[in-house]
Amino acid sequence: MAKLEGRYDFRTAEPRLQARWAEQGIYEFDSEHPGKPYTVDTPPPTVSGRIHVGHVYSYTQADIMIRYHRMKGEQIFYPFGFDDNGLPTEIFTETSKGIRATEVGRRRFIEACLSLSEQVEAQFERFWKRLGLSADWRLRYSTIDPRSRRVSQAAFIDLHHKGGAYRQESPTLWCTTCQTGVAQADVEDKPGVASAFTTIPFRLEDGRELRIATTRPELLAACVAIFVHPNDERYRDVAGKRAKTPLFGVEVPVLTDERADPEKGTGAVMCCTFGDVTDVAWWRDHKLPLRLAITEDGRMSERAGPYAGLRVKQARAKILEDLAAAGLVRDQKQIEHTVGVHERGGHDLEYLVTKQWFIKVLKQKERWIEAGRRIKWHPEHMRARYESWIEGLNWDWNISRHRYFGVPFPVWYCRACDEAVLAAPEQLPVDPHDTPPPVEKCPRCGSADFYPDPDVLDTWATSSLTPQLSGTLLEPFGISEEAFDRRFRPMTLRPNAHDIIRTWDFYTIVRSLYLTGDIPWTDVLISGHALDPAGKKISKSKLKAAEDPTPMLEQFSADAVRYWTASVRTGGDTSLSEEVFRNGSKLVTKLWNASKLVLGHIDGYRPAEAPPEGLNATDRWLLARLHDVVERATRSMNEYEFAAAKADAERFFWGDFCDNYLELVKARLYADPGDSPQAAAARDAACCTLYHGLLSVLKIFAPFMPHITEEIYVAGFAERDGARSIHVSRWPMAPEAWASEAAVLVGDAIMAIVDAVRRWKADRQLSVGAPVAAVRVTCAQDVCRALQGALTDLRGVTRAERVELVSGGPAIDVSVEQTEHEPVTAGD
RNA sequence: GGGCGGUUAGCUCAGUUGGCAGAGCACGGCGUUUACACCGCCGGCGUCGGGGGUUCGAGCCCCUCACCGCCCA
Repeated sequence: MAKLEGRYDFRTAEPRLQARWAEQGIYEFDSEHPGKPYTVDTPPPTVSGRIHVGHVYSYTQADIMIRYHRMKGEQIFYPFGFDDNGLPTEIFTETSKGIRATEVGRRRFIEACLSLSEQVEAQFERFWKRLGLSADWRLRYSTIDPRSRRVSQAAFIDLHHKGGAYRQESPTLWCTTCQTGVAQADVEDKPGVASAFTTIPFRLEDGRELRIATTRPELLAACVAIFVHPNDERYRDVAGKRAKTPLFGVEVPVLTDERADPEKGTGAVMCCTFGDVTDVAWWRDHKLPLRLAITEDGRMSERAGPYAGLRVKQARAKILEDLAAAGLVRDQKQIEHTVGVHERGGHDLEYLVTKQWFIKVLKQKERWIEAGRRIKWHPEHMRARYESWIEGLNWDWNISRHRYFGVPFPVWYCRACDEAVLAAPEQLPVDPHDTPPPVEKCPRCGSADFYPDPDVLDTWATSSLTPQLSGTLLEPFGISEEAFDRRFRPMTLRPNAHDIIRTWDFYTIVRSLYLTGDIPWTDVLISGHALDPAGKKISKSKLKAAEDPTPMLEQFSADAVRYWTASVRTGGDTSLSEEVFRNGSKLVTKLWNASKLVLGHIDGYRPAEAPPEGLNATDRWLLARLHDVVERATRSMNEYEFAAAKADAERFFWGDFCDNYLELVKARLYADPGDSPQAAAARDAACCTLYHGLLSVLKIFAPFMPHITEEIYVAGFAERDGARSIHVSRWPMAPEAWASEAAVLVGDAIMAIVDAVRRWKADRQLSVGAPVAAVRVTCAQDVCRALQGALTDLRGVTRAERVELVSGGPAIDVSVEQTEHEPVTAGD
């Protein structure tokens, strides 16, 4: 067994160990593995940018849990994907290559997206390995690869057959900048938007004025009605009458509806097609006409008359001018309100009527919520996010994106009757632009004139299928999709950060229920956000290190950075802290140094079936504490409370094991076993305790700090423990025989003695190594008896010539007698 | 407006089922040739956000208020 020499240099050790893991296939899925399956639905990071500390935080937390389960002997399936399809990648490609999709053309643009994704993915993979993620890199997918396109299109067709998808011309959230429809989940609140809240008069038939207040006067051209609350006394007599819009002079009805808020503005509100969700609801419920005043590119339509062609904001300014000039502004207030914008880039959204594919989600809200309740959320309270999102849904899921780089809809339409023809299974994956439909003639009208669906699927429509994409990855290893479904569904773990509960988690659950009728996984691990040192969002931070985490790894080591990720309770946000990185580095060093000492002494120790006879009070105390720590850490890890497990292990290791046990046991270790059989037996007992103590603690730390623990394990334990890597060794067991409250009580007495002597020396400004003549201990009789066996340890740690034990009361009392002779100084 | 999380030592955070307030960092003092100065030992440091209640006993349970963050409307 090799001993540890010199210092630990993570800069050379970490890459070396990572290469070793790869060579030995330590993390590879083993189809023969007899353990219970633990399957991971790994988040495929979007390649639309860089890796930042938020990724490090979230992915490491998941990796910690996966490593734990691997050590529990479970069969780990840990693939890795990249989400490269869709709008995010398009925007990334446009900005980083300086091209516009609309200018270079569909085909060239797709090629540019693909090549850029490939580069970024290679870079990402290197980073994840550098961080020490224990994924099986043979199991890699991208959401745009042919397999994913096939899975995504097949799932769409399946959904269509089951009636879960429909195509309809209806009001849709529309991003006028990206020029595509979006889903409710793609909308983000933008607070504090300054607006003018203007009161303008409509003219009633009898000549009276009916005033309404609006922030969007440009929508006057789209006005189809005015609403007042049915109980609003002020407007009792105008309900049912008709009013003319100012400037446009169009007659609209005055209607009543509970949703008109008497408190807001004048209490009368104009309904336009469309200014907001309420307009859409009113339009539907009251069967109002459609007057669209805004076009797909965010300009005013012909209907807006003199304002046609102007951008929405220009039109707003112009119309306000014209109203003022015509004396039609009755009141105006500057207000700040919250506006829904497109999450990507914060662009303005409008409501347009276009033909889109939708996935039905509104009618089955209870079903989604009930499924969420069958899943274990870690932490539990994150389920509330999921449920409140579902409760607030107003739209079915729009999955049509009027863009280029994505999975095409496997659909053609009949030009004559608009019938949709879906691709045949053997055609998949298919691009309907390149391939004709599977039928010669339209099944409805017999026409032979088809055109392909021009849109691509929402990115989420594919990434919500990651459990299915995962299911195809083992085909090269002899496990078919069907076999995967049989053996590994539902999957075990979905890890992700809390910001995508409403998208990724929700959508995946919906798709899984449609496809399989069951939940996609049994456990969800939600991580918080990494914030900059000031507690701000990384995206809003100016800190460079926050954007690029590589320098952190170079400065502090991957283990130290991983240590940081386990410093906050599960699900909590945390700020970037050099202090915590430093603590991680220190722990790495401490593990190395303590192991150097221990391995230097336990070379000849062979782990035995039965515990050795000669354990003394100190050993039994350490083992009893170890038992408790292993048990607590195991319980915490089972509950996904990894930070608690790490903190317990750390306290035990640094305090009990290093500061106290190692100091107590040195006298026995350095004693010559040849002196006496007793000395030899006492030394063996110490070695046995050290072996189990250090090995167990290393194993608990292994998921957190995989490099340093592996380095020590391989050098000192692999052979005796019987595994080639600590990461495939067995999680520590704590034999019940080690548990002992009595041993802990005796240990407390030992600590009280050690503390008393240390304090005595500190008070006299003496070194801890200063010799003393005698330490006299009075304590309860049974403790006294137990301490007899630990006299060597006590003499060693206190440097006392003799330690006297006296039976007395239950309270422990320690007195120290100074040496009679002055310490011999050099030169005397 | 509704919901969730947080508010504990100067800072970052732990505090299991209610039982004399914890850790690390920072601070003060001391210590060093045999694991470790990325160290060891000793020490000071807190009306546990405010108020009320339940209890022999509340950081923990209940009510209420305040502030911070997030989610949703």
